[in-house]
Amino acid sequence: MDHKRVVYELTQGKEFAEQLKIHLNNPSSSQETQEILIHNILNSYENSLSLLTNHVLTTNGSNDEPHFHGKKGIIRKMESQAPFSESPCSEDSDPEFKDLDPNDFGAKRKRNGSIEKWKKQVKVRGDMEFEEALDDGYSWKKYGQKDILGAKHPRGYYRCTYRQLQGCLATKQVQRTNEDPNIFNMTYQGTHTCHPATATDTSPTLPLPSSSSPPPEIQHPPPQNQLLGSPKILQTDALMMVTKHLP
DNA sequence: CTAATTTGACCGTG
DNA sequence: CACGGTCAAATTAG
Repeated sequence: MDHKRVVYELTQGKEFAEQLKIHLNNPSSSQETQEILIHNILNSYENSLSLLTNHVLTTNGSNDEPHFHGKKGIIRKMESQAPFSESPCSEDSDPEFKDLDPNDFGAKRKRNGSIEKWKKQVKVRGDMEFEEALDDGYSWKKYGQKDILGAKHPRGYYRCTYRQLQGCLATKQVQRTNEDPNIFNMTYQGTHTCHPATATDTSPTLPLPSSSSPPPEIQHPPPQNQLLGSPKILQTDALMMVTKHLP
């Protein structure tokens, strides 16, 4: 339930705090890093509080976030929202995030079925590779890019590479923030049902636990960072500007 | 050569 | 009818 997520959030916050402690003792640590860590910690608190405050409402409970562990320099923020239920008590007081569309996305219109959707804010250190920071371990295929009204940077639309092969409906949007080009807002939708190994045979990884419920809750193993070294480059606008400038 | 982006058109909503 | 999301042909990358 939410319980797990609260624990997860708090654990992350603790890790960030520990990192911050280390950084504070380290003279070569940049101030920016420290601020990012503080931001991370605050986010953890905020998320935990929202989870605890909203425990009454709308369970869109199924969220399996891959377990990230102590990646430094990233802020992630996630919160789940049920598209259809609007809670009077708004959990997020996020200036960064605008409201999402209350309607469901590309997924087939499910009556009453809430499609899981959660957001995550990622802040990238200047010296960090974008792809590495933004990569969540899944392979995404870009299928569109749009200029958004108030946004300085275009929004990228990605879907799981294995959508066709395995009917994995996971989707994400990546949007660079106006203010800080190192902060990305990413919105995830749907759960990954794919298993990386299917494309290339060699799949020793666990067979799915006996028929898990198809519709709402799909718990599937986190993709232990299989292709972090992939040459795939996220073509966000900044990178594009660089590459495109060349003759 | 195959596969992945790119990019403008298309289309469903608010 | 404007926005934002998706499609698909064309193009580029590997």
